Amino acid sequence: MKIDLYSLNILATVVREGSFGQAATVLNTTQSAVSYQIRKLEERLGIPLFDRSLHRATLTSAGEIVLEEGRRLLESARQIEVLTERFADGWEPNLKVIVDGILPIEPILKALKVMAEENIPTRIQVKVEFLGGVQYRFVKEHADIMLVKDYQPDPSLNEHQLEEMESILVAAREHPLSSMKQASLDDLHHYVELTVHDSSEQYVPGGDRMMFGGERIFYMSDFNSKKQALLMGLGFGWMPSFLVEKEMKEKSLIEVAYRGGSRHRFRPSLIHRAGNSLGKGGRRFRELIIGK
Amino acid sequence: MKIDLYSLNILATVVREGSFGQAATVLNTTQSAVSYQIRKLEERLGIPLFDRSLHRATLTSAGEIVLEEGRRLLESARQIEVLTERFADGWEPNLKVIVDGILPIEPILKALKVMAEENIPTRIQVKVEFLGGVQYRFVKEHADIMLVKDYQPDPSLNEHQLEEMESILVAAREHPLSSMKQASLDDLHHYVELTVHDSSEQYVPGGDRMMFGGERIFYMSDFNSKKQALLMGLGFGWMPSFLVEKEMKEKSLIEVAYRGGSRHRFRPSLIHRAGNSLGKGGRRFRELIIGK
DNA sequence: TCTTTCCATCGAAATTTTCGATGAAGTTCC
DNA sequence: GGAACTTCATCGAAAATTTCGATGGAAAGA
Repeated sequence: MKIDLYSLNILATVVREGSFGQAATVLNTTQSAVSYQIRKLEERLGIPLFDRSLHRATLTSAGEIVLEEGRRLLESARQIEVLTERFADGWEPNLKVIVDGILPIEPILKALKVMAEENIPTRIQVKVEFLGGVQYRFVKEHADIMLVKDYQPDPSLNEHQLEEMESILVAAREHPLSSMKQASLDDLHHYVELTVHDSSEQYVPGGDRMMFGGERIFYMSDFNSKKQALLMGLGFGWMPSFLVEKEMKEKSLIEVAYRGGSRHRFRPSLIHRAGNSLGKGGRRFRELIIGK
Repeated sequence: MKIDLYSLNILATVVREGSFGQAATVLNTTQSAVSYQIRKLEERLGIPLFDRSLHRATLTSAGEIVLEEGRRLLESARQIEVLTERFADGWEPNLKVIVDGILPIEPILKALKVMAEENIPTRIQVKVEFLGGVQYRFVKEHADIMLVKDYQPDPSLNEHQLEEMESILVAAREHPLSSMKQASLDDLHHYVELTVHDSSEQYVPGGDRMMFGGERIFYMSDFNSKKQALLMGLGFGWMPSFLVEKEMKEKSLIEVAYRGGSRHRFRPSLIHRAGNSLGKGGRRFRELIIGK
């Protein structure tokens, strides 16, 4: 490595200040040290950077190029320093968040936007999962935070409940269940149930307590596809209320009059490991999500 | 400056080789020197880069970011080194060429293309000038090469003649001069003469030996504008033959039957300072222009 | 001409880095 | 379970690099 940032910085200072001596003053060193560093850089590169035949040393054209490129290099190096300063200051380099796809994504995007505006150095990774897949991934990938509807309580996890949400059991207007006054579990079993599938690799017994245990189940990849399938009359299923408000008002989706209850209120939670595991980035994200 | 390329390179080698010891072998040094450099880098940055609690040191997440950014930095530094190696090898950083606008630009563009393909590190600057302005700029801006129709001979300049060209005295078909069987100098003086103007700041007496000294002269900025003006019938003037071939064949421009001669053959030259003033870039350019 | 500024250079001093050895902790293999 | 091996930290001594402070020559300015 012929180039080093130290002498490049001296080169830049010499040119900025106009003379070796003035650069030495600015750099709190002596003129001979500056001279030594410049000479050494020239020797390593094998080309003169300054023309000494004049009274004041002036850059050669090669020197100009080296200076120009060197300044770029110094600027990049300073940016790395800024980054590491913030890491040293408690901003973690990475923050991994797993989100249950049943939750509205908008507040999360808003939080990310705020954090981007605040110039936060943390790289935030958000992954959307479903049902048991959320916690499964949280554990498997050592994520920092999960936003989840249901989870296996664990004393090593810190929980903060978010605002209450509601799921509604719906079907398309044309679907037979929509016209029933009263639907029994048996009635439900006659039709296809739509649900989303998670990506936990293991089988979790009783993983989704909202499912009815019928024989014909279609698994969709997310709630938007599930809504499309519901609208097509493919079957019935639970949907978060905020996703079907419009369709219910238009009566393209109808609440199923299930005896066991067609509404289900729940409070999603923001979970992270207890103790001081979150860095500044994680804490800021938490703060933005739980609303202070 | 907390960061230095030397320790960054060691960091990258440690990660690539998998251990401090192996990195030391590759870098031809000892394990303790590697350990020392990594520790010092960590101290300066104020954050640990490796997690030593495991058997083998593994990168922390901050370490990963520093490594990633550090690699980029090292890559840039190496590029500067490559550049300076080529400067040291005789490729000059800059090459300034002044070209007379009367010459066809195509061979020059071809030469530039070849040199770009050859990955030549020299930054080439081409400026187009006219008449006396070419040499004026060559001197004033310390250009390396000029391609010129006429110039003031000078023993310190090296000349190489290029292929002969021809200028033709033309006017538009509708122009009165076009229908004359024989035109005298007096006849010419009745009409507007079109010429291009150079940007030499001084008045050069008798600068353009091709002008007829009439009273009404229009100065255009280049030969394309001049051709436009000729086609519009604004006046008469000299044009390099390669620029008016098509128009003369179509008879939209007609050769003026001037008694003193309506054709003028000349050999443009490639000029540079005598001796060893040209670097490899300049010599390659010369070679490409004069055709070996 | 005298003074000042600019830069190179030199030996001595200071600082940084490497070396080589040692030791602790973890891993592998038998 | 224990011997052999690998990995990394650490230490004092040695080596290498860098800085210091002084000196001198060359050019510019007064």
